[in-house]
Amino acid sequence: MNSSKTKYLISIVGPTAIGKTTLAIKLAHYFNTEIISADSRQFYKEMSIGTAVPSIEELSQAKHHFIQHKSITEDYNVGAFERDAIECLDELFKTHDIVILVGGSGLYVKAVKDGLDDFPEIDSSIREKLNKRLKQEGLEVLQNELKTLDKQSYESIAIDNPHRLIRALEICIGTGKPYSSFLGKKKASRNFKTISIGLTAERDIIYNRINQRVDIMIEQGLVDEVTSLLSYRHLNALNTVGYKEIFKYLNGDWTLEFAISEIKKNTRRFSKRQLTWFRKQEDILWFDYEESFENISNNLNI
RNA sequence: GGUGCCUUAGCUCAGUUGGUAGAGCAAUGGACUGAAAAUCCAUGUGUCCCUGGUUCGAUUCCUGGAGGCACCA
Repeated sequence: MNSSKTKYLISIVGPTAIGKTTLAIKLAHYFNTEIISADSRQFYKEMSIGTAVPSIEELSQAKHHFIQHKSITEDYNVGAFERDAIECLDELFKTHDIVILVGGSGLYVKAVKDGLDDFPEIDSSIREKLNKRLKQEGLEVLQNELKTLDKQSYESIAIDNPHRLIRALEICIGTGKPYSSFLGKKKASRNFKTISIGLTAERDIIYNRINQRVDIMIEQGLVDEVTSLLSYRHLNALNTVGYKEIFKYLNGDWTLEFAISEIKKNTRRFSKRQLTWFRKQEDILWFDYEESFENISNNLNI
């Protein structure tokens, strides 16, 4: 009987430092449910201060999933996250009618909400080779290779973007089939409805909150955290705002003061990209970051 | 007080032999289906300090102010 009832995923998005975690916890309380995190950096257990992962107190107020469940040494990506998150959701919907999704990683939110196409697992050596060739032979050679292997993708993807180009090529090479042939196959059928809430504020306010948050991270010991991860600096998980700048400081390239101002700048730019991504999603109900919880919860129409 | 130099984009500064101006950084807009806190693309936003004068035309030359810096008193 419970299973026939409509299930709702309440998705909370918005720029970094806007207050998504706090709202998610209140909603989880209100609906007596649990939270799925869609934050591509809070997955990693070795990273805490620089990712502004929810505090122990916050975590104790509502059950969170996908917070620090992986190691930075593990390969993890949006495809794996989609599978894990949907599996988790299926489990949660057995006992809950509503689940909360919160996170600032647009692609990861999209993966849960709408689903991505299925791609076979590609051996990581193929990407490594392509990256080496990019360095040695240059972008144009790889662009021409894509033109041969998958003309359609060559014409549609951003071929100036090395990540996009190499992704398309690794699929072509790894599967023997064009990257474009995998796209648009799966219109993911979800057994739940998604209600999307966006939190936002004037740009000045967002930027001030970011600047303050970075100062707090430094006070909390970000430099020590990054120092302890120094030997892992080459890992993708650590190609992250707050970490890459402190690595520069630890390496003697930058003063601490400059590294901090770079973290602030890069976080501001990150928040701008988040806003660009979420702005084009038409189904988001936007609220000011100071909107009362009552007004938000009353507007959900559940 | 005197002398010299400076004042142009948010910042640091170019430049215009007189025809209303451009770099870097910052910023802004955008893209993005397994690297996504990643990666990539695009965009110059301006009382050229103020005031008079010369000139067809002044941000540019000249007068007088204002502010800043340096040196000398």
